[in-house]
Amino acid sequence: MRDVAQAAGVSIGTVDRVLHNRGRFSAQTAERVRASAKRLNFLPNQAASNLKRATTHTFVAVLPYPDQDGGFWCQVVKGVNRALQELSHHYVRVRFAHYDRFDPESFESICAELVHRSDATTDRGIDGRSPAGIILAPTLRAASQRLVERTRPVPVVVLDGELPDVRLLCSISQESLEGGLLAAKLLQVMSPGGRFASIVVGRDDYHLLRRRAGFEAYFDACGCATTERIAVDSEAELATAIEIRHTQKPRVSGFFVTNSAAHIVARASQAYRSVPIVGYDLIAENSARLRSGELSFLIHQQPEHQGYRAVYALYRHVILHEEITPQLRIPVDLVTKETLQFHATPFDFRSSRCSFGCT
Amino acid sequence: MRDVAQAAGVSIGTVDRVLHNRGRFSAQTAERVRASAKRLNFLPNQAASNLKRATTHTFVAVLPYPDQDGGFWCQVVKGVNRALQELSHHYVRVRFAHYDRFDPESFESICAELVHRSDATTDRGIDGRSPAGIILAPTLRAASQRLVERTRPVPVVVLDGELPDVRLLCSISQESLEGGLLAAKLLQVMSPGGRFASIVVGRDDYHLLRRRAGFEAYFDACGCATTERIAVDSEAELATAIEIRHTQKPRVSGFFVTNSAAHIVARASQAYRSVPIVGYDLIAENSARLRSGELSFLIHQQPEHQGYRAVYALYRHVILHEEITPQLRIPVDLVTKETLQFHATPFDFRSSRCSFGCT
DNA sequence: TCACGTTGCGTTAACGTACACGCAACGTGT
DNA sequence: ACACGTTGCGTGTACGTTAACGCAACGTGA
Repeated sequence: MRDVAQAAGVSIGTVDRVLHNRGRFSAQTAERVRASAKRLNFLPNQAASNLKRATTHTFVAVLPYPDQDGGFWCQVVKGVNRALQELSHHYVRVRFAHYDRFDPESFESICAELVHRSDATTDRGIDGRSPAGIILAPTLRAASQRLVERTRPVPVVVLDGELPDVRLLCSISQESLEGGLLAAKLLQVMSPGGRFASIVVGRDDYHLLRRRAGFEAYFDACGCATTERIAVDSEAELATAIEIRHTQKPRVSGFFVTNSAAHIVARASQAYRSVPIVGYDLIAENSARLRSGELSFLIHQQPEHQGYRAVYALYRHVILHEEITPQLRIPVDLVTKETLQFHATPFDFRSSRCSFGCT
Repeated sequence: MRDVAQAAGVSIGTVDRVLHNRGRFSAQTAERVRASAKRLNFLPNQAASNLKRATTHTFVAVLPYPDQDGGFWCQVVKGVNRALQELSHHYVRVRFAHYDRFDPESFESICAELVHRSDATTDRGIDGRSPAGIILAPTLRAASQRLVERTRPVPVVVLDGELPDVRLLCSISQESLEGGLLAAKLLQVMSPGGRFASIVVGRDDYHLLRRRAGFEAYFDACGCATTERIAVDSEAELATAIEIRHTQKPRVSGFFVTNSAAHIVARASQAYRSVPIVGYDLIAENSARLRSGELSFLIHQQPEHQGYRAVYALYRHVILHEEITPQLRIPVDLVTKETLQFHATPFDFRSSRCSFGCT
């Protein structure tokens, strides 16, 4: 900074004000300072910055209750906490704000608070003020979009889902099309030329609909099997829908479950002919059905890794001012009965419900 | 540190000397200092440490030539460089030391230099001295073990392979058994009750033998198919071995290629009956054969990610003094013709051969 | 006994940035 | 013309460590 100041013919205090946009400088000097900073290839020393600043930034993680979706969100929380532990020296904190996935109201009340705080002050990331960043699971698509727009310019990382049409710092998820395509191929290989049903729970989950799209795209391209759709509003309605498919004609020879409800499909199928089922997420119930052979393949979304990376994306943007790649693709991790042993046992949320500082 | 000094009744200079073991203090004071440090739960401020120290640590990456194994190592290098870019503020450098995978001599000469440097001085990680850490691809198992033992206590991260019987900072790889099990299941599903051949190139690559072990374990457990082994010393001998399998009886109904040579197996099979092939690594030749349908599934080891994580493991140990999990399991990323589009095109080493500062 | 090395400790100047403070120069309203 | 706010900039201190330096006190050999 001293060199930059000298080159621009000003003091280091001025350089600091210009580079941090803290006012009290003229347009010309700003120009000169920025020019010499660029020319000298100036990179602020993060160690010194951190040392001097030493204010803790608080991020907010807006997620469904950890025990929803069979404990899926617990795994996300676990990854978030692992990242926090690693970053314990780096002045980062996360406040968890959990909502009920099936109660839009609960989501809205979190939003209201966040938006209110963002309005109240420009002092971001300090406790009690506007958060320095948001980690968001966009299960409620429209409301999530509104949240992002209204808390601007707070950086948002979206997790396990997509939120097109809105400006995000980063979105972390598997390619939904990829999962659908892979599931289709696996079912086709297991029951060549069969009739396959894809199951979507809920009406407007972009992620799940895209998985179905990938699934159907596979068969559209190869023309080697027929598909049908099962759409229900909640997992409660699923059992009936499945039983109908087992008894009606033409019979279904395999299921693709686009969310973590595969275990329900397996249970509903128990009484009937055994058919291959491909589903999502390594939650406890699914693992059990996989082990027993009732499920053929599970696509693991690595939720822990997603939570971990989400914290790091915010950290690197907010504290290190690094450039963030706006898309982080999580690879498809395919799990079978045999390879289950190599995956950490999914966190059992019932045995230690929310022991990790959920608020 | 000031608090610790006060509590122990000494100056902060003494605290520093005790905690860094830099001599010039008595046993009693050391005891007192350590006691109060622990009691006050003292954690050194990394920002301040880094700021003051500001010496660049150099790691050495001992890898095969980037263009070997179809450019596989190029992808590792790419990940290493991505990590370095992210860590550009953090006083980290990597020197690449490439060897010829099929010439033990070339590996030994690198070892000799590293061992010599480790002997010469205790001044680790400064240029021209002993490296602060080693990233190692253990393709030559015995020699790699010797290297680790003789450079002790330099921390070593092993990449894309395993090195049991030796103390490492961290080993980063896929579970080799997992890949074998998954490949077996896929082949079994595609050609139920068939006869499958597993292919191992080279004689003592632990990783490849374990993959075969997983493969055979699957069929041992289910008893639903027979297997046979193909073992050759080099990829050059592979074509002949494959052709024999296609012409002899009993015929083989699928191949599991435990390394990146699947494309060679595909080419050698072209003239004969088409059978499913499951292989490893998303190198250019394999991608092409996958796209054309000659390969059924590829297990992607995410080499770029492995390189990336290796650098971070060393960084976090050496510079941040963090605890490192000794095993980093890379999830199995299964790729098909249809999902190839979602994987970054593998780096084509021929178009920009070693433009990344290999030495 | 004196010169000189060693041991045990305190003191202090950086490291590079952030930010409060101070001080002119220049409006602006009365 | 005077008080007072604003703009534009320089100065200086502090953040928590590191490591060089200094200085006694205590050996040790000639």
